[in-house]
Amino acid sequence: MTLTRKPSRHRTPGSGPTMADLAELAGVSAITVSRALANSPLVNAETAARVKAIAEAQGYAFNVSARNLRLRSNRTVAVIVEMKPSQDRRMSDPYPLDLLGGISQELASAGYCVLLSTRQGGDAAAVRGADAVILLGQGAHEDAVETVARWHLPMVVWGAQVPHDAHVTVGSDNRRGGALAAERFVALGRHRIAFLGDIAHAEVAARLAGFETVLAAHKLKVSQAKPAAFTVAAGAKATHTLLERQPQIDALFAASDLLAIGAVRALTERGRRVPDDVSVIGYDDTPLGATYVPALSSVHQNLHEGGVLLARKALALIEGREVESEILPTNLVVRAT
Amino acid sequence: MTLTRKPSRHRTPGSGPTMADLAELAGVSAITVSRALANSPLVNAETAARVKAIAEAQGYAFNVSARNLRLRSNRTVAVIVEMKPSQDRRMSDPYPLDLLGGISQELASAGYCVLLSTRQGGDAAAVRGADAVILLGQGAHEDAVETVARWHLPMVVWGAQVPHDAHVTVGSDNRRGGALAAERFVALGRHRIAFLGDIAHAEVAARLAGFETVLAAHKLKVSQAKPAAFTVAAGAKATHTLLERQPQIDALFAASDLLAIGAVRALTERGRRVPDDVSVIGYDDTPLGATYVPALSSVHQNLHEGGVLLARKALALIEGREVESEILPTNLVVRAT
DNA sequence: ATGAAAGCGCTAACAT
DNA sequence: ATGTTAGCGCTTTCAT
Repeated sequence: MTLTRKPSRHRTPGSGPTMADLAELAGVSAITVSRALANSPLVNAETAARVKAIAEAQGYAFNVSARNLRLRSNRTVAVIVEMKPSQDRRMSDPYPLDLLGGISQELASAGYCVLLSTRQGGDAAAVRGADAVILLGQGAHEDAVETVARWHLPMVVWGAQVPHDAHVTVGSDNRRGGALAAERFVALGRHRIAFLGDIAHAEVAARLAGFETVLAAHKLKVSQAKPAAFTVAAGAKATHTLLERQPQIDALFAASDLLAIGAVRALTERGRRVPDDVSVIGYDDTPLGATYVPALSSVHQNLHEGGVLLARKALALIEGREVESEILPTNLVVRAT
Repeated sequence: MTLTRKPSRHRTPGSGPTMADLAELAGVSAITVSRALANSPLVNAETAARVKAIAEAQGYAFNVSARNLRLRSNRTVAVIVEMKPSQDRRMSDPYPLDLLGGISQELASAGYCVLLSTRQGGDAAAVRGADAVILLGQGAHEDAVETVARWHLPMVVWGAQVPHDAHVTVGSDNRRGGALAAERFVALGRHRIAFLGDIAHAEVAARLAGFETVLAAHKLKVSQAKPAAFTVAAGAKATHTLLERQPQIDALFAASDLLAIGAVRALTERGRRVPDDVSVIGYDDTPLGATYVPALSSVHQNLHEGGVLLARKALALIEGREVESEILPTNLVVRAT
């Protein structure tokens, strides 16, 4: 069944009535209409009501561009996500949507809009015209950060804090997340320990750093495996490679739940039982990991809250306030693995 | 570690140089600058190069609002997602981000921006000022559609086609998806068959319709269970309730992978083996389902492509072209269940 | 409580 | 190939 639709009369911006039109209908001036619709106390309640009724009846649509031009502000924040379409990964997976939810909620309640853009199509004029940029993911070697920083817009980045960075960062406590995983392995008495992740990503590097620091305090070393991507398949492949070198590992910490699931699969294929022979901890605490069998232990980060925070900091920057980078707490959710 | 950041000089819209400024510096008129930056063939190549160099040197930022006001077009499409933060579901889960990826890619390459909004904060002025609206999910009983339709903007909806609808819809072939699941159960010789899903959602209703039609042709009836939400927990609970009434079912089709996973869990808890005793098919073909153990059989829909299509239709509506609703093919991915 | 004037930065239309 | 004029729709002065 396929319905054909005639191009019907929709409102093209500029086609509908303007404040001047409403003013004429109401027998007032345009500025009074402006004030009435903005709920200004300067205008008579009765007049305001009449104007609003007329606006409603005429299907009046406010022209945002005109206001923005006049006010020299776009009340828009650009959010840039890394979103390469790929088979079983969409960015670092659950990330963007939860973060976006928080961002969107917070900005909307402040009367701002969210302009969504990918890193590829990022330098569109509209994005450059935003009042601020929120960058989700700093990219390998912070390349994304560098690009966006050149736009000289207020910028807030979701990710790890980099020592000599010059921008505001919000992220979860990746070092602590790594440390929590390490503490768990130590408590379990594991001592042939591996890490699965690509440390070109600052967040992953921080997770490893926290992980290694705790283990080093217990005189434990870490074998590393570097997956080619953030996917189940890449995780499995890297784990197989690792197991050829180090068949006897008894604990593995992965930089994401997807990687962890790949690792569990590889371990199982090699006849190693999880968690009996090898303990596995993932990262992100995704529904995917939580419902996996065996249910994946994972480091949890509150992404919705992170989004809210990103938005607040972006707004603060816009208003010229001082803003600090901030680290959100992480906690370990222990499940079956 | 927390770094403090001074409010440094960012570009406030309106703070930087305008075309008039560049014009003066280049010794030409503003319109020439406008043409040069727009790569108009009307302007001398050398002049254009000079203007561009000056623009670059001055850190010129284009004022989108001014152009939009002048051109009476915002080159913006609003995307409205249903995004209630919730524990283990973010909308119908993998949906939005894959769709958004396709939408964003297609609109960006046409020079349009994506204005992201949730249903809650949806009636912000900026959204009403968009050139078109893409609505992801029609909502229970099409309530979301009704609300947005009142804005009289060109609108494209992701979801199921509703008989007497008056809008353009893009969606996957839910009837066919249901039929595929039914055919599989018939081929397996199953005959105590159940459906798990809330048919208040048009898409779910279509899945059930296709499912029942095929089964009816084989003189098979369907037991229905209605989960309270699109979550694993709700799926498990509804399945338990169902099993109390109908302990002997040997096949179950769920309206989403999350629900299917909940069903598998409930079945297992009651000592019924999947797929030996009960065959289960989910919907969406999420990574979650694919990596679940047992790997979930599921109906696949190509969401990225769906996003691209949504965007194309929105653009077509903006240009006043005739647009048809369209249904994307679905296919059944048979895995372990 | 209401209005008049002015201008935000850009580009289409019409010169030259 | 370049310039002049005008105006998009709104809101901030500064009157009244």
